[in-house]
Amino acid sequence: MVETRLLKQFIAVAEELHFHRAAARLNMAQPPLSQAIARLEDRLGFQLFIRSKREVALTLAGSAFLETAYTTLNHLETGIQRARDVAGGVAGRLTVTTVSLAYYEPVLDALRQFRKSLPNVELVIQEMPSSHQVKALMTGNSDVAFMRHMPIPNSIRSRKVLEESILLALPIDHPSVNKRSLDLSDFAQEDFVFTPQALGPGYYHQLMALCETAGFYPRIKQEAAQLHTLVGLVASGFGIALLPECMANAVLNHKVAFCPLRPIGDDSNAVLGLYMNWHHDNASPLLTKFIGMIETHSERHSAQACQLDWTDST
Amino acid sequence: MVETRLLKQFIAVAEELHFHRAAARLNMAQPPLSQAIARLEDRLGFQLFIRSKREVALTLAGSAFLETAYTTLNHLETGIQRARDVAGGVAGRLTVTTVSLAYYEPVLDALRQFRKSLPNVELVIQEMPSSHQVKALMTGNSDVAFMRHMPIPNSIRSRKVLEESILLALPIDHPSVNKRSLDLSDFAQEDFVFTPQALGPGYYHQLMALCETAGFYPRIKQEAAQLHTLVGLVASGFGIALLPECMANAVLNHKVAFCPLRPIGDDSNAVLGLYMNWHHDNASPLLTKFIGMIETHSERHSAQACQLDWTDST
DNA sequence: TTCAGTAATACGCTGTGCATATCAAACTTG
DNA sequence: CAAGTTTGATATGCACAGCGTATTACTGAA
Repeated sequence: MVETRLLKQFIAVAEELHFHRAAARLNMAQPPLSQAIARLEDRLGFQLFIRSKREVALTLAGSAFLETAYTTLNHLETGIQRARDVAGGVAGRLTVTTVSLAYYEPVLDALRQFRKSLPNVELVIQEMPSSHQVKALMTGNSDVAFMRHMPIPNSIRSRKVLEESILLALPIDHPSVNKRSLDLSDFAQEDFVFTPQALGPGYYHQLMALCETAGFYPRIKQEAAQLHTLVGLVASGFGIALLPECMANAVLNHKVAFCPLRPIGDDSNAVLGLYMNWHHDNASPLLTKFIGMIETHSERHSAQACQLDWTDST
Repeated sequence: MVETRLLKQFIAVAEELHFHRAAARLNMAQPPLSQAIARLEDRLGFQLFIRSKREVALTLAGSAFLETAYTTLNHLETGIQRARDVAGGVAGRLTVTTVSLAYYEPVLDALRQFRKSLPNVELVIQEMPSSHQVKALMTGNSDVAFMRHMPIPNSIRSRKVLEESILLALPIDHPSVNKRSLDLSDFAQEDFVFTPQALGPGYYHQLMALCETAGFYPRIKQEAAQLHTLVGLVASGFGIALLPECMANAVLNHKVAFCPLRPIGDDSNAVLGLYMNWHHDNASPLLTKFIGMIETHSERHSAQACQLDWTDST
């Protein structure tokens, strides 16, 4: 077995072509160095040096092996450093999954900052439905998952990243558009457009619960998976929709009005949360850092958001 | 210092994820293996495994380092094998230099065979004047040199590869063309074309000595460095020339006749030798093999050549 | 609760690999 | 040309790295 110690000793002798100087460089005496080289030659099965009594020269094979010695030690050293980086959380890979409409500022800010401050980290972002995300967290295919509902498995940790009001999206020519505030119960007889129940069950059920609180079960005229599509459907007069705040900013559609609803009793269902989730056993230091960054951005942003809400409501 | 032993032990544990089995695979007991891994982790500065009391798992950094361990050992092993090949003379590089017109069959045959039987050897062939070749041999820039004269430095070993007669090249309409054999002395008054003295001094002086033996000093009408050019000059009527046998085969020029000369006294100058030269201190096993091949081919060919000479002269 | 299976700890011993001392050869120098 | 210097190799003793055996400590299953 050729130990790295032998490689280093060989390199020293090959560079100095002088056992005494090489030994000095290695902080050892000359005789054991001679023995070490002899040992190495024995293990390799060929001569590395041609020793006249007076001077030392590399053989052809020795010269070839010198290259190998350099590259091997180099490669090892690089690999150690890289692994150390992974351990320290400044290298590696972090997989973030998200539902399609979770690209909010605090999330985007955190992603940007993460990429910038840890350039050696491969940041993988994948969109998928909530149910797939939960599986991905369990199997380790995902490190962080952004979705709307609290996941069930208790090996999963969650944190609310932000919350936003649910607004009623009306066609711009709807008679209620100019009212100061609306009661959802007044719209019991309207046609609704909704997301399908299959995708994002958390989102769907919450909106259903909201209607239930208002005392009716919505008549669903049309379903569409993408929230953008729902806005388009409202604009086209298919019906009205309940949508999160972000859609009012994201889509500058002059044919749709986004109106706040008057709270009804316990209004816990009138706000829609975005949750960051991760697996409890995931020990990746990158995950820790990412969570930290998200929390910072989330707090800063929610402070802003509150302020905006307040000015809006006055 | 991370020894290769530690890498191998780490790989065993990482593959088995089980200290007992890994230890068995390494033909050692479990406790020292545990110690070895602990030692490795200590030297690296980060955890490689997460040990619950019941099972072992790789950390992210451990997983990254496993790659490094594989590639490092692989690289080292490959390098050792390669250096071993160089030592055994089945890999490496052999530089052959030659004067421009030394492409005779035994040389070409040997080069072909060498390339075929040792495909991992880089065979470099360079043309240069004799004097440069001698320098190249001394500096190690050349392993084998083919040239016409015996080189002077006594650290250089030589071997005659082949010898060929010197023929008299006459224009096809020259009155002497049809004679059975010619005396060089009869051509004392003719114009000659020659190679310059500067290139190939051995060649030049030998031809001069040949004329001297014949009792005259040739009147040189024109010089040309390339033997091919000399043939052309003879064809154009510039004069006559003394040329080695090979030119009669190489150039199918119907305007020039190549006539054998009758030997005069000591005819040692009437044959032109091609010599293979190498440095005495050059220990390359490739050189040894090459010399062996050349000698084999040279002997076989010179036997053939003798036979041809004999049939020609009858 | 007991038992089987796992990794860690304790401790003694062996052999690798080091240092010191010395040798042998070859080049240098007065 | 002889003594000194510089070079790598050899001889010998010793320390400690790293192994084995015995044991412990913990976990999960019967």
